[in-house]
Amino acid sequence: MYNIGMAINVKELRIVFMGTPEISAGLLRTLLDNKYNIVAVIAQPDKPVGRKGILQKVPTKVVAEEFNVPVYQPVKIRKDYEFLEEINPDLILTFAYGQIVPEGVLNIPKYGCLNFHGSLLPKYRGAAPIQFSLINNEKVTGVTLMEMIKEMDAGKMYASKEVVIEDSDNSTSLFKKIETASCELALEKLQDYIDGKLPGEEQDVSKVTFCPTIKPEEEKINLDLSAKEIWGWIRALSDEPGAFLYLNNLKIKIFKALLIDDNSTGQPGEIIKADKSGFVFQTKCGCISILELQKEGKSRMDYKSFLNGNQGLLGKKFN
RNA sequence: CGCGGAGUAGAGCAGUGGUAGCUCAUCAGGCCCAUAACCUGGAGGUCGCAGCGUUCAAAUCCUGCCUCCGCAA
Repeated sequence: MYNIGMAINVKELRIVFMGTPEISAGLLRTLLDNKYNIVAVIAQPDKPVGRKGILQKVPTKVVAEEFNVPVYQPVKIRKDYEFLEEINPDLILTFAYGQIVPEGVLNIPKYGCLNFHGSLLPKYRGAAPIQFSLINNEKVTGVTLMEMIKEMDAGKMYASKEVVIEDSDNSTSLFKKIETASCELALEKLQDYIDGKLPGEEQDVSKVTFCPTIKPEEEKINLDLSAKEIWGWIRALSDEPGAFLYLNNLKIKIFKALLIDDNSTGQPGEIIKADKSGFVFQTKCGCISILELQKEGKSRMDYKSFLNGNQGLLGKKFN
C-alpha cells in the first residue's frame, strides 16, 4: 500500500518509540541494537518508587539515554504532543506506553502507528493482557503487532506470535517470554509492513474480550473462587505485587504455589497440611500447596522455613 | 522527618539484666528390606554496626547509624 516497488529499508525510517516499563525497554533495546533509527523515545514521567519515594528513571528512559536518544515524558500526551511535529517521524511504535495516544498523534507519521499488544487479539484488549492470560489459566497467549486507531486495541492485526504458557510460568516469566516474542516479531515483520506485504486483518468483534487493570483490592485472594482460579491469580500477581491472604490478622503473600487437586471440597481457607511434606490449604473446590510465601514484615521464604518458625498452623484458617 | 514490623548458628524462630536456646538443615554413628521416618552424638553465634553509654552484670536498658520487609504514596 505504500511505495510498492520502491525498496525502503525500515532501518532508514525515522522511528519514534513510545513505551515505559521493563518489557518495553527490552524491545527498545533490541531495535537499537539492530540499528533501527529511533529518533525519540516517549515515556511516562518518572515516578517516585519504593519506601523512600525516590524518583527513579523509567526503564525505557534508561535504555534511551544509553544510546543517546532524546526522551520526552509528557504528563498528558493527549494535550502535549506538538513536539512530535518537529521530530517528524515516519513511523511510531508503541509498546506498553501507559497513556491513550490521541488521534492527533496517530495522523503524524506517514507509515502510521503500530502497537505491540501482549495478547493474541481480539482476546484481552486492554491494560493487563499478560496477567489475565494467567488468571484465566490460558495455555497459549502471544503478542500482536497491530495498527493503532482511535479505539483502544481495536485496529487491524498485521502479525502475531504465539507464546506457550507453562504451569511453571508466573507473571515475571511470562512478561519475559512476551518480551522475547515481541522482539522477534519486530525484527521479522516490520520490514514486511513497510513493504506493504502485510494486508492486516480486522478483529472479529464477536471474539473481543477485555482485561482491565488489576486493582489493589484484587490482590487479596478471593476464597470464593476455586483452587484453579486462585492458582491463576497467584501466578498472575507473582512476583509483583503478590497475591495475599490473612492468617492471624497478618498479611501473607503467596508467591509460588501448586494446584494439587481441583475438586475436593471443604472449608475454604482451612490449612489441611502443614509439615515437611507440604503446606496446603483448602478452597471451595480443590486445594493449593504453597511453596513460597512472605509474612508481613518478613522477607520471602520457602514453606519449610516458614513452618519452622510458625508451628501449630494445622487446622487454622486463612481469610 | 508519612505509619509500622524486623535484624540472635546455613535457614526459620524463642529469649525484655545474670555465664546463648528451640526446630529444620548439616556431619558422624545406630535402627530398618528401606526412608524425607526414628534413636544417639558432634560441629557451627564476638546476639546488624558504633558508643570505649547506663550497670557489679546487656542479646536484653539508653543514644546514633546501616540494612531488610509490610502499609501509605
